[in-house]
Amino acid sequence: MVEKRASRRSGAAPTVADVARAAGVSPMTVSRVVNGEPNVLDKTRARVRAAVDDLGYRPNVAARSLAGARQDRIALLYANPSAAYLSELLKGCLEQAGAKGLQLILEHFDPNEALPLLAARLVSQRINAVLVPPPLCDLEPLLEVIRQARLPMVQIATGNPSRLAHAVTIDDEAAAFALVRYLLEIGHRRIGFIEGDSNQTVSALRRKGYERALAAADILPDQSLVVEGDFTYRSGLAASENLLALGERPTAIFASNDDMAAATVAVAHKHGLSVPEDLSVCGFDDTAMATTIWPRLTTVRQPVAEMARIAIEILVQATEGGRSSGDRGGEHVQLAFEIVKRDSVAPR
Amino acid sequence: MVEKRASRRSGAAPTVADVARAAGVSPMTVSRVVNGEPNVLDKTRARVRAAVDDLGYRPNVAARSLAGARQDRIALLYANPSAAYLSELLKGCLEQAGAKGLQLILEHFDPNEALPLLAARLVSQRINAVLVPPPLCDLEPLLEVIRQARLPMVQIATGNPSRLAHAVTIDDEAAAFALVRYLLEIGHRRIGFIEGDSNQTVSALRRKGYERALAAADILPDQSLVVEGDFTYRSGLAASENLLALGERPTAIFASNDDMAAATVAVAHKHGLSVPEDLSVCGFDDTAMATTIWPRLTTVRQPVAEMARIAIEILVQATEGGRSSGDRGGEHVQLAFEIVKRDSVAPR
DNA sequence: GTCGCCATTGTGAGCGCTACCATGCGCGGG
DNA sequence: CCCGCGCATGGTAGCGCTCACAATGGCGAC
Repeated sequence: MVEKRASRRSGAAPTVADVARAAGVSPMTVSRVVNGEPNVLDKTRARVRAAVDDLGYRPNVAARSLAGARQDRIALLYANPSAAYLSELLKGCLEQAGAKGLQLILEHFDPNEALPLLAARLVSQRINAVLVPPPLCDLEPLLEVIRQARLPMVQIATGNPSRLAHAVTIDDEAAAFALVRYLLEIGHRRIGFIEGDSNQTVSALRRKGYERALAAADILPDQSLVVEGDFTYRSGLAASENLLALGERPTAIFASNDDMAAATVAVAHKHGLSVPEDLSVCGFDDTAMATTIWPRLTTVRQPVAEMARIAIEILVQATEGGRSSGDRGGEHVQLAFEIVKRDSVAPR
Repeated sequence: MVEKRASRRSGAAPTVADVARAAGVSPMTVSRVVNGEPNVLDKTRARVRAAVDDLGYRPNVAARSLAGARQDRIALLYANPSAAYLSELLKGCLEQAGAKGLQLILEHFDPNEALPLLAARLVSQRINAVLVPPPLCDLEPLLEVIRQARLPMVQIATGNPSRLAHAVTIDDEAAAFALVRYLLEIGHRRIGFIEGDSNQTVSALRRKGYERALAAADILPDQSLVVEGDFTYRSGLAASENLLALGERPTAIFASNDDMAAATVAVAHKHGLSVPEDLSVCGFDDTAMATTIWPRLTTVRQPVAEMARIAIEILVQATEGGRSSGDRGGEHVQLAFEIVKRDSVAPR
């Protein structure tokens, strides 16, 4: 009795076998075509493609990752649960992870925590690749520990790509340069700068961009226009107070991130200055803060979701190729930034 | 030649078979225990549990969903990508999803989009349960469409639990009541209120709590102290301008969310008032904004991550029990809120 | 002509898990 | 005393895909 009982397959969902039959080839060939492998005749490839389109075949992620044995569990290390970019980062990660059928694990790491503990957690959770956003991505010892656990990793938005890791960044210096050049173009000459946390490598880059833009416009650097901050709103408050207390006050202030820019707007208002009429303000990152407050901030958009997506892509490659071994790191992708012009900047 | 070539399995990752061997039972029994099915002796169950813990076994999501099991793909519907609570919501979801070995799909839904399209997307993605946070959770037609697709769902933080869905909330009215009572206790008598978006059901509840607290303190309601807002920072700007323009100005302002409270702080500063010395301000939700700005906001903490966790728990139960069928909805869990006292409120 | 080589395609097994039986066992009713 | 029932557990067969390897075929070199 070859009575084939209704198989467990739900209803529709064509499989490789269906496509193979339709195209008159073997399942393996279908697999090859779908995965874009070489060494398939163009004619065959076309036939399979046609069958795929015809049947509306979509590969089953679960089956694929089961068979491919690349059960990727990638960890997203974070220090500050309320970091502004986290939400978008997560969005990008989830999107890509969903598409690739891999699992995303959120892993909190307190910079004061002992490194070996982290390593142990990663191992016991069978993590096999790690995503390291700021500010963690600038902690060399952290990277080293992960490296020792032989896990490939990607630094996201670091200013100083390590040899131990891959990296996805924007060109922070060029972005700052472009933003300041824009301010110069619309007539500003005295431009204040609020620096970021000195522990994060991007801070120095953004400052360098600012300085280079001024130099390019033949404006002499004025140290009183550059004040320290640490990326927090509160530090932005103090910094902009200093800047606005200056005898000859700046007509524009460029803060190294959106939180500090928001603080600058608040301080300006407190001093009876309107933004942007009396003072132009701009930030960096284009986080939610930039569009939450009013006036909405002119800022540099960092494509965080896109960065996450690419980071995961890199990780997949790394685990695939080197089978958890010889991944040496070092791939570095630099994405395009964008100057987003909104309401907090006006021509001088 | 039974020469068994090195299997494709990577290195570690214990499987059901490993656990079964360790516990001296069959893989099937392990599966049963792991999935919490009945009809397993307590003694056996304990033995398996021990083996699981011992080996650090974690089910392989891919294999599970391949095997035709309840391939749990739960969708998180969101409207606004930069909503403040999204980040924490995601955190809670991911944590729980990771633990339960189910897949979280982020699904964007524009309230202007045609409902049938959404339904189609959910089906084609093989979603089998849905999480609906604000503001979507108050769109009855949306809930109806999901219901028709026979998908169980949970409304998160709605003010008006639907019969069609489960719900996880806090008691918004009681929270507002408690916060206002606190303001009254420390001497405030003229307390302004900025209402939330009238399309969201929590708005009315929060207002009711405010009014009830005043009534309980025998304070006559003053309509000029209640102004409309819509949960945006910008609306908070206008609303608090109104409030501070009043002849007899309030000594405290309670905004229905943190963004509007932040706007209120900004406006107060612009008017030369210090917070909290001249004006106390408080918000609602305890989003990142509350601790980003300075002074940090006194607010009502909504345990968003915890809510997400419980919501997923409910969904798992629903899909398990009713096997995508008779889940009638209606479970409603109400969590405790917390008044978080920070720096934006002072005694009168 | 024969060999060997590469490019192309096919074969069989198995990834880890669970659905669907089958089995064994104790027990109460006929 | 045996039947049948219900509970606890085991065995087997896939889920859809891709791996390693085998087979095929065309073509140039000797």
